[in-house]
Amino acid sequence: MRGTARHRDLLPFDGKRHDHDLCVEKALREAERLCARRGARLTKLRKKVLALVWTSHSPVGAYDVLGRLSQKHGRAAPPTVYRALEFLLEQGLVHRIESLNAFVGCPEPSERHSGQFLICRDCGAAAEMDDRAIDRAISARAAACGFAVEGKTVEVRGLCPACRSATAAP
Amino acid sequence: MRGTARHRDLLPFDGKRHDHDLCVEKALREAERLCARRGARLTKLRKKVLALVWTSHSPVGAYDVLGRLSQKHGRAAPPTVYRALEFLLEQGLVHRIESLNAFVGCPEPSERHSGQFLICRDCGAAAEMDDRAIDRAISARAAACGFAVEGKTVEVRGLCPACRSATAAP
DNA sequence: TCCAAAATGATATGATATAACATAATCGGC
DNA sequence: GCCGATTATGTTATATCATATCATTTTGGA
Repeated sequence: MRGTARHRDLLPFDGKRHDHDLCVEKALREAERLCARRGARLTKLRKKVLALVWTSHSPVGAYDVLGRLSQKHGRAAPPTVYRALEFLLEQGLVHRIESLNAFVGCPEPSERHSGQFLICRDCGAAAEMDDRAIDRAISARAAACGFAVEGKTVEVRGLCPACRSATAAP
Repeated sequence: MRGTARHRDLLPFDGKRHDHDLCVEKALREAERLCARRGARLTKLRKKVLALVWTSHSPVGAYDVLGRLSQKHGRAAPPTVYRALEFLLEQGLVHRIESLNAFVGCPEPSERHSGQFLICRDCGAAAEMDDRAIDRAISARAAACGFAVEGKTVEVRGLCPACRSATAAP
């Protein structure tokens, strides 16, 4: 097993050894496909913002996106970015990481979900889990409390496998 | 069952029918006890801030606390409140609600935990679940990913039982 | 072609949070 | 009690995150 990826979800935690251009391409292609199917308008601006969010697997702040956008696109103001992000959130193409006030691309946007994340405090990468057992446990408890669930936030902070190794054996 | 509280956790969702002064008293007493035992200094200021967070079961923003504090205490600046909140967080006396950038008192501070919340979008109340099944499901998945967990955020948005009833039958 | 709706631009401001340094309160050893 | 070290609080300034509002442009459909 050594040296091989044991988990699909851990791609963001591979220490940037994967070809990230493929991630970006796939995400943009999938976004086009979904928006076309839904009749949602993935404009040039929105696509640029999506690409910028996908710069890496680390959640990125709105103002970071803004800074990068201003280079490629000419000066832009905060609402420009927030509106694009709002659209992308509605379409499930990105998720918001509440504990970081930041945004990250969704690797599986075709099926709507709330997003569950492992977030490495060292490398900053966030990996989506979307674990059904976690989801069920939360839903079950909420139902038992008579609470009508509308959205779930699950964010786990810690150290990813790559950074654990790096830290343990310096 | 009608008209009776079926769940201890749902006290925040009882439509404010409970005697909230008792909640505040209990929280302050428990805070004193724990800090004394731990050798942590629950100063007057920190106690005031804790009491202000406990104003209700709705998470409260740091600047709301600041506003209220400035009345009782004389003018105060943001760092005053943030530092007090930081202390209270460290002692587990309050939790931070990431999705609201707000703080809420912990009803069971004696045992350290990360906090799992049901948050009503209508009345604003937040109830702590601290469900072991949820906790285990998250830990299990993280472990399977080789991820070393340091902290968990679980926040569920939706409608509490009281507000569901109110909304369903207006 | 023209209208209505949607998207973007632009300006201002609100809301949340922390850095940096000064002053004051507290605790332990004497 | 006094004093030095540590911890807590005060104060000013500023960084960071987010939205309200209104103007202009683009788009899609009658």
